[in-house]
Amino acid sequence: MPELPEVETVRRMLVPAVVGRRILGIEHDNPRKYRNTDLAVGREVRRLRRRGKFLLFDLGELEMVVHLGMSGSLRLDEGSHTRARLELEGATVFFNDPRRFGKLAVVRRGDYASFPTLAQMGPEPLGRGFTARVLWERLQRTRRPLKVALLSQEPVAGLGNIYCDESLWLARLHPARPANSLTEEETRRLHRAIRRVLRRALALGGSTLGDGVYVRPSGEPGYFQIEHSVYGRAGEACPRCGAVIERIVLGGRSTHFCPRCQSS
DNA sequence: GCGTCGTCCTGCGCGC
DNA sequence: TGCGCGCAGGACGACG
Repeated sequence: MPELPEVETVRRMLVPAVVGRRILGIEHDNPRKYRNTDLAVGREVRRLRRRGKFLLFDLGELEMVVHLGMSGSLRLDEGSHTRARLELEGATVFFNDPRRFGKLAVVRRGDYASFPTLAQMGPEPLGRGFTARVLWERLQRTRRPLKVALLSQEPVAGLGNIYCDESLWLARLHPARPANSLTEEETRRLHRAIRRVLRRALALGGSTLGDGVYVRPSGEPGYFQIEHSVYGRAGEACPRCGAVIERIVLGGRSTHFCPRCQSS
């Protein structure tokens, strides 16, 4: 599913195709999921930014917010589940989304009332604003399980199920620990782990799972899944200590961890 | 205000 | 072989 590394990979590959070009039209099949798209027509894409897992097309006074959901991708070739089609000067971008969890809306710039997660979002994990101290302060605000807190996007932006599990494994932290119970030393480990996992995933173009749902705009898969240590590996040996990786459910999400080296 | 749970939606894998 | 069921997932709204 698209998390920060996948969305950033998509953004980088789309920039040459969309920035500086005028939107000629947007066709789609669902006004409830793809809102106010008519407002974008005739406007030039000035920049293409990313915030967490959201893509933000800067249209001047307006902004087009795109979330890829769990199966969405923006592609330069037509996939088998095209839900929306962006016609630009000299380029067409296809919003491919088999499971229809993706969203697209044109809003007034910075007005994220219809995207509360975006409005409350924590700092960018690879940016300067993300320090161990900031992470610790944000984790102190809740006693929810670490995994659930991280998925909320409030402590830090961009983590989804895969990179949460991988980061917690690298930091040797149990995913069910209350978020506000972390010591500053443990938070420093988590901070380092999140940055390391995301940097590595970004370098490999993200993760393409067996379902093949996520691919880059070029159609090429990502390769970070080869390096997953715990995600999707329940029943296999922990690559660090050899104990059997377990799967539990937290916040309704499958969660993979090593019961030996993530025991606290 | 905080936390939990149901909903959206579809493809896939499994069991019969 | 083919059918039907259950599961997976991020964000968000409803509810306690």
